[in-house]
This record gives sequence, C-alpha cells and structure tokens, in this order.
Amino acid sequence: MSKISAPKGTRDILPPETAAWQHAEKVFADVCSRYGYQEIRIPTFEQTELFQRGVGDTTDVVQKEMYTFDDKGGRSMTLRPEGTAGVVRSYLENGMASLPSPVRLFYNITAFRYEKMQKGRYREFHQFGCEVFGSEGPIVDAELVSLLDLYFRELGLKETSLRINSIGCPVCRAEYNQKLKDYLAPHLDALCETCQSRYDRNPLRIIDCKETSCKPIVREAPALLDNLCPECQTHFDGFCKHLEELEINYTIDKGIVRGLDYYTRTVFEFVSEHVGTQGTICGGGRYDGLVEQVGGQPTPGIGFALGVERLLMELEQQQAAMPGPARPSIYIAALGDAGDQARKWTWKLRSLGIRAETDLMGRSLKAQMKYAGKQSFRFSTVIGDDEITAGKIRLKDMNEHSESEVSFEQAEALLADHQKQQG
RNA sequence: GUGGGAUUAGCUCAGUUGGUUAGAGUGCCAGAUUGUGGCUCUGGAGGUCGUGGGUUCGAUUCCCAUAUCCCACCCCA
Repeated sequence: MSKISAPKGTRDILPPETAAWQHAEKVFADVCSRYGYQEIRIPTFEQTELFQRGVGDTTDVVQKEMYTFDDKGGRSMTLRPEGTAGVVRSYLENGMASLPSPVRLFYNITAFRYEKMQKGRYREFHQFGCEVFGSEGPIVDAELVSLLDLYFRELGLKETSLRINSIGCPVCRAEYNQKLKDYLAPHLDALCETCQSRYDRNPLRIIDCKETSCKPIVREAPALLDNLCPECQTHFDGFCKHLEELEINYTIDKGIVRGLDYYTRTVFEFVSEHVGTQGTICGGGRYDGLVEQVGGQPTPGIGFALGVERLLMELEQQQAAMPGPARPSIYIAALGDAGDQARKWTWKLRSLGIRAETDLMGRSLKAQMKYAGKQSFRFSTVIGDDEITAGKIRLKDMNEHSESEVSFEQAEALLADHQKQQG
C-alpha cells in the first residue's frame, strides 16, 4: 500500500509556524477594523459560471487553472481561484447595495489554482483581502493602499515597494487598444506565439509579456497611462495626490496590467525582492464594471488580495520579529497517589486563565521534570502527599533555579499575575 | 504546458567502484539505587534506501518509467 501524502501543491502548516500565522491574521483583522472594514466569510466553492463571468473567460486563471467539478446534481462547481468574485456575488445576493455606502469588507480565505509549483506559489494558498463598494473617487483607492501600508508597518515589513498604474476605463481602453494595434501591426511577426494570439483578443496583455522577443518592441509601445481619457486622468492624478498627502512612497509602473479582466483605472502591486520570481506580495485595483458584470446595478468597487505565504516568507527573509508559541506557565509534577490532587489543581489553574499542564504518561518524577524543561515551562512544582498535608508547595522558577514555599492560593495569584504580564 | 536538479530513520545528511544483519548527528522513549529539568554516560524503538518494471547469480547502488519536492519559463497571491 502506498503512503498517503498531502496533495501536490498543498502543505501542512505546523506549530510553531502557526503562531506566526495567527499573528498575521490578528493584526490584519485589527487594522481592518480600525478602518471600518468588517469580516465576510464566503463559500469555498461557487458555481463555475461566477468565475467565468467575474474573473473573465480569457484569463489564464479561468482557462487552465481552475479546480472544476460536477457535483452529484450535475451542477458545475469550482473551488474559488480568488476572493473578489465570491464577495461580489454575496454583496448582490444579500442586498448589500442598500447598506450605507461605502460598504467595506475584508476576508481571510484559502484559494485554489491548478498550477505548476514554485517558490511562493501553491495550488492551495491563503489570501487576505479587502473590497470596498459604492465609492468612485480616488480617496478610497488611497485609503486602501494606506491600510496596507499601516499593516505592513505593524508587522515590521520593510523594503517593499509600491507600484501603481492606471489601465483606464472601457472608453479610453478601446481607443488605446486601437492605437496599440496600429503600433504593433508592423512588428507582428516578431512577437511570440502567445502575443500573436493576444493581438486580437486582448492586446493590452502584450505589454506584460516577458519574452525576450517581445520586450524591445513593447518598450517602445505607447503606454495606456499616456492615453487616458480626461476623466481617468483626473482620477489617477487624484490618486497620486492623495498618496502624497499620506506620505506613501510609490513608483509609477506603466507595465502593470494585472492578470484578471475585471480591473479598471487604478491598479497597484506591492513587490519584494526575496520571494523568488513571485515577487508580488499583494495585488489590487479598481473594478468599476464587475458588479454589473455579475448581474447587479452599476456599482464602483475596489479591492486587493494579499498572498499570505509570500508575506510570511518575506517577513522571514527580513528577519522581522514574529511571535512564537505562547510559553506555558507551570508544570505540575505528580508524585504517587497525589496525582488526583495534582490534576484537580491543574484544572483549577486553567479556569483561572493560566497555561498549566500535568503528567498524562504516568512517568517518573525525573522524567516529568525533563519534560517540563524541554517544553520550557517558566515554573514547575511537585505535588505529593507532603504538599497536600502541609497545604503548601515549593514553586520552582525554571529560569532562576530558585524555589519559594507558598500556599496554593499564593501560587494562583502569582501565576495569574505572571501570565498577565506575558499576555 | 516546457526545461534543469533532487528523493536513504521524525529532521539534517553520509554510504555501498553492484555482494550477507544499511550508518552518523539530532530528536523520541527508558535507565544511571524510587522527591526534582537543561550537562554527561548507557540502552531501546524507528528505514521493504520514493514507487513500479528491467539488466544481473545478486540492485539501495546500473537502465527505463512514474510520483513527489525544489528551481527556472509562462502566469499570478
């Protein structure tokens, strides 16, 4: 019989690493709530059609990376490849359009893409994200970026650069696409195979091509940012201005196009050097046409998704201080028949909020002490017949090697106090 | 989807120019005269040498296939 292993592209997240995850999640939820974002939880799978309409039929994600299956009722379902489409569906289905605007939501999800594995890329991966509905102005765009900026700062993440761009609206993009095609037409033969097929379907994506054959041609191509309609230009200028007001550094990168079809106007990425070639830690942008695309009234929206694996990898690279598992406070060694009393007191300590353990293995005193040392308990004590009759224990400080004789009540107060300081 | 590297104990890795019962370090369990940990010493458990074929008297070692992991391309978080 062959061994069963975790499916390709998935991985177990184990202690002590889980402590860093909890920290990242906690700080994210906390920063979001300060900005007025509330958490939404959505299904892990949706009707396949949602992603076809929402993410876009022409994208790589939908064309070849989705985990799609038929359920027993013959309905086509897909494990979510990202979060935005599901949030938009929920926004509409639950009538959130009638909530006071803007509607601010955040989420913490797993997502699934059937891709070849690489550093910082998994088939099941985690994203934190935010979505804002109902506000069209560039202030929201800047607010979202500032939320990320604050989050990164609170985690101690540095050396991450923000790149921004605008990819216009349907009006200016149509004009630009024509202009781009006019420019590319004479070079068409020199472009790579995929770009030749992109020429008719989605010429904008050619800008993003990394093929050596395409790069020199693309470099001279007209940029969408230089061909925005007046409205989009004003919006982009406003976005830049608000970032400057908030003293957030950014670089304009005319090459950012984003891989999902729903983006309009503002697009941005936070990029790092250390996460292999998967340098994008966080990507986002405005999607003013998406709500309508999924079947609602025209509603402006904007959001981002943050790759948690990549974020944690980057934090580790930068050796940012991340908390480890909480250190247990006290080990209660049980001696002989006093085991019952030891367990009883351990349970009481836990009800007082103290991280306490006692023997479960029926081990010798020496072995119990060894365990307490290895698990780095701060305090230990031995409970035997002597302690029970005297009503006093010797509380041992494992750091200082010192012991002090105290009553059970004094020990409880001391431990509670100690753990309050530890958090 | 294309290409390169890897796979031996829970973990990090030796090794056999093809030859009986496959090693180290670390970790785990136990003990060093039965009321006290981190050092030391002793012992123990733990591997069908990724899986399936082939060559051979004999394969963990050579060949082929396959799986998984790592890395790059593409794309993305």
